[in-house]
Amino acid sequence: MLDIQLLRNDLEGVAGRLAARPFHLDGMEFQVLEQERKLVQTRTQELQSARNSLAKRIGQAKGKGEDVAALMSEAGEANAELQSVEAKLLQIQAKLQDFLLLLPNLPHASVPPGRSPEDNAEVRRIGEPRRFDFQVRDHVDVGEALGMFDFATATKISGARFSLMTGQLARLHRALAQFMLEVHTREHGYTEVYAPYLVNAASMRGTGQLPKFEEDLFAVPRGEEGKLYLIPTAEVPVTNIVRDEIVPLELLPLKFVCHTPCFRSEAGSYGKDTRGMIRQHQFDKVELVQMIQPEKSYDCLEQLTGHAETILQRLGLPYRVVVLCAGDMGFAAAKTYDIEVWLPGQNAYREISSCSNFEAFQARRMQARFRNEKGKPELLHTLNGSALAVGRTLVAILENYQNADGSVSVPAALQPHMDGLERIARAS
RNA sequence: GGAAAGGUGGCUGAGUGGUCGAAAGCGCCGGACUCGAAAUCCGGUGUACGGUUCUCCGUACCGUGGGUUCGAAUCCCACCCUUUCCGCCA
Repeated sequence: MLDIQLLRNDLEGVAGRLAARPFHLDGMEFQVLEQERKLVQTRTQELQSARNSLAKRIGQAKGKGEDVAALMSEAGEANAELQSVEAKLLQIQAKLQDFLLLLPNLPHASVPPGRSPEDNAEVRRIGEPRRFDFQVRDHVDVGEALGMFDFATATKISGARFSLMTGQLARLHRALAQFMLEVHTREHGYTEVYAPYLVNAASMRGTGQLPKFEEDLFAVPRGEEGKLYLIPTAEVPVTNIVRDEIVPLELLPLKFVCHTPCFRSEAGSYGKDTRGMIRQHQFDKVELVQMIQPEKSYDCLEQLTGHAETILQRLGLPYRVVVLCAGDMGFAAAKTYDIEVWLPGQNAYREISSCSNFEAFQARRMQARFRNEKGKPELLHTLNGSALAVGRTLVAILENYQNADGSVSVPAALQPHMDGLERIARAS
C-alpha cells in the first residue's frame, strides 16, 4: 500500500511513477473520494464532538438533580444526522481503502523502464555452462530414465502440474532443502522458522496477494464465511510475523529462513511450461525474509541476493542475475533481482530465485513497525528472496550434472547430506 | 466436540452506564538530591486518523462485529481467541 499522504501531496508524481509499470492511476477518482472524505469526516467529527459534550452535560445535570428533558431532545435530534454521516464516512473510507489496496508499489529509481522480460537488465553472469559431448536430455528424460520421476502417476493421483519422485531423487530433493537451510542458518545469520501453510485473509492482504490475486491462490473452506489460503510462498506467513507489531530497534534486522511447500493455482499460465517440474501447483522453496530500517534496506537487498547466489555457487550451477524492469516486477515490489540458472535441456537461463525489496509497501498494509531512535513507531522495510526454489534447483542439477550413461553426479556440496553418495544411477 | 473461566495501555491489574483514554503498581524517559550510583522525591510516558501547522485542537480505539442508550470498557447478541477440565486424535 502506498502512503496516502504521498497521493495527497503529489498525485501527478505518483501517477507518473506508476505509469512505468505500466499502471494507470485514476487521479480524478482519488480526488473526488478525498474531497468527499474530508467534508464528511470533518462533519462527523463535529457532530461527535457535540454529542460527547452534550452527553457530558446531561450526566452533570443529572448528578445535580436538574431537569434534563431539553438537553435529551436536543441530543436526540443531532443523532439522526450523525448516524447518516457516520455511515457515509465508513463507506467512503472503505472505498478509499479499496482504491489504495489495488495500487501497486512505486518502482525504485534504479529500476530500468520497460514492459516485458526483454527489458530486464543483466547485472552479472557467473559460471560457465558446461559443454556436453553427448546429446543433453532435459530433466524429465533424465529423471524418467532413472526410474525416479513419474509424472503420469502424479497426474493420476492429483492432476496436471504435480510431480512424483522416488528413491534417490526424492532424497536429493530433501538434501537440497537441508543444505540450503544449513548454509543460511550457519553462515548467513538467519533464524530458522517453521510456519503455517494455511493462512487467513489478513495475512494474504498484508503481503499483497489479496485482494487482487485471489485467483492465483488455493483456498480451503472453513466454517460459514471463513476460509484459509494455502501459502503460495513462505513469504506470507513469515513476513506476517511482524504484522501489528512494534519491533524494538535492537532486534533489527530480523532475518528468517523458512522451508515450506508452496501452492499456486497457476491460473492464466495454461500451456506454459507444461512439461516437467518447472511450473507446479505444489513445490518446495527455501525462503529468506528480512525486516529492517528503511535506510538500510537496499544494502540488505544486495546481501540477500548474494545469499541466494551462494547456494548456486556451492552447487556449481551457472547462473546470471538480472534486475527486473518496472513492467516485469511483482505488484508489491519496489525492486527485484531475479536469479536465473542455466538449464542445458532448455538451452536457456530460467528463474530460480526472485529477491525483492518491498520498502514499506507490505509494512503499511500490515502495520509492521519498529521503534526508531526517537522512540517513535516507524514502518519497517521488508525484503525476501527464494534461496532457492528447491524443485527448480533439482531440475538444474539433473540437467547440468547428467552423464552420458544416464546417471547424475551429486554435487560435492550435497554429498554429505546423502551419505557420501556420488552418483545417482538407475537401480538395476 | 462438551463444560467452565477469561480477553483492559510495554507488563501486572482496578474499573456502581455519566468529566474513563481509562486507577494503582512495575517498567521506561527527563529533572532534583549525589563526587557518582542506589534509595527517595517531582514531572512525563499508548496508537491511528483528521484539522491546523510545529503549536495546539478534535475524533476513534478497553478481543472483533452488531445492538440498546442522550451517553457503553461497563448492558444485550453473535463471532474469534486464550486457559483449565472431559472426550477424540498424530
